[in-house]
Amino acid sequence: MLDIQLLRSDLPLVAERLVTRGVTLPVERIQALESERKATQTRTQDLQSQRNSHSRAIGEAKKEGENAQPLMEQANAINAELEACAARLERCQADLNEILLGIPNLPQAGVPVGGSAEDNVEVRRVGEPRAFSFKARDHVDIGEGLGLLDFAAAVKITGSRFTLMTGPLARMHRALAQFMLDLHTSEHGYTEIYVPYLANAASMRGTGQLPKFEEDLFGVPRGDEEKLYLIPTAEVPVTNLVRDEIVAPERLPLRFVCHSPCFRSEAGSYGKDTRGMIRQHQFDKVELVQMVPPEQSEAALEQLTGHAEEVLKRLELPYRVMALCTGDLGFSAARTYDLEVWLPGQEAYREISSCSNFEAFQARRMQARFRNAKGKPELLHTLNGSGLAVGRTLVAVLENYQEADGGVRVPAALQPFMGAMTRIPPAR
RNA sequence: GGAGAGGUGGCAGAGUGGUCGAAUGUACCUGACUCGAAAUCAGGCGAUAGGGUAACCUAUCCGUGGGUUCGAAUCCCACCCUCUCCGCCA
Repeated sequence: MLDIQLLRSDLPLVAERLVTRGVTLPVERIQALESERKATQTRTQDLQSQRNSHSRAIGEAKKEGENAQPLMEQANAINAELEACAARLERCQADLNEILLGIPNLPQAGVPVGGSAEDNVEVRRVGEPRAFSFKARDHVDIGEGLGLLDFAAAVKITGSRFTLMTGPLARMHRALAQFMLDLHTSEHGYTEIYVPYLANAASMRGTGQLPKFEEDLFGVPRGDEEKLYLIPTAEVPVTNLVRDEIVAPERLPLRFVCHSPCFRSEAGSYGKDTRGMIRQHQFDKVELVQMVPPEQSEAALEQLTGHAEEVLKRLELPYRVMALCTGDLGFSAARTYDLEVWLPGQEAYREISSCSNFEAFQARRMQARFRNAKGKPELLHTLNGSGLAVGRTLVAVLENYQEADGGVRVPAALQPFMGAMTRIPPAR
């Protein structure tokens, strides 16, 4: 959510900055609502003030034993107008609020301007794609060839877009998550956190999944009780930790790392990435979340992106860093870097992490604050990034470490987490 | 699932339908005392929104939402949450 004050004070500027995101603000409607709001609010408060002073006078008159009847009649007249006025104000503010909730974050200065993913800018490229002496297969062929990856079984148990792994492959999946958690907690200063995998609507609103993106979520009805949602990312429970809180300044910056499953309905992605485990309804992710004072958030994004990159470096996977352009930014983000890992099976770089600075956009709708140097509550800045998506990392390892005979080498960094295993041998 | 207790400022904790944004304590800030600190004393100290160049003024907020009333932290209704005990349970 943007700062309503900014909309009031400089609406044309806001509209101009949103054009780069391909968003057109209903400027005239906002201005009309805003001037009505102003007039109605002033009038309402004036009437409330009159009512209050009449009520006080009635109290005193009664205490003195005087006749309060005329005063009470006046109060009734005030209340009649007040009721109508207050209702108009409420409608007006609800309309404004609805518009406000639908407005995405403003891109930071320096974010490349562009309309789609085509216009994203490569910031750096790390590692050389390996030259294969044989035709590189994709992870589906490799995993099924090993007899350890079984999409058919997942379809039988649940349906499409789910995965089933067994044996060393399941272990490698677990090892990847352990490796990432250990790296971020012991070397990057994050606190490991375990959270609920179901969240309520208030939390989903806090991080911006609701009200606009309900169709992307899995809902869990509970009879008469409020519906819950399966988390689409650990960002939701972790960031909502500070919802409606005023954090003591000495606790900042807050840095959390959380391994969790993620559930996405992938509405609107029919036909995309239907093969393999690139786009699933359920996948594991190790998420990095930071809450920092505003002046630190830009540096924190660079740092957090580096933390995610470190995973790829240690696994010796070639990747590149993309700065998302204005048209490709997520709804809540002010700046985003995507990490794209090289997948020999697709001969393409594919997204494996997305690191964003949300500035105060999430914090404002969550009322997540800290006490600043003056002792006043001030909105935090929130950031998060995948460090990394576990399933996609497994895909990258399989494809980059495959061997001619169908076996897969285990990256050196991962071996301590796999009982010193150096290789998953081909099926016999 | 059954029974009971309770939700008030950063925390603890009073509160009679009107003078209650709310006693008191504590934390915090400022000042005095001190070489300095502690202790003590004095003063200050909620949030949000609106109006105003500003000093300042106004409104709203006592779990949430309704209701009664000229007026609600206080009365009524519904809901949510927390805690205690019992039952069940990995």
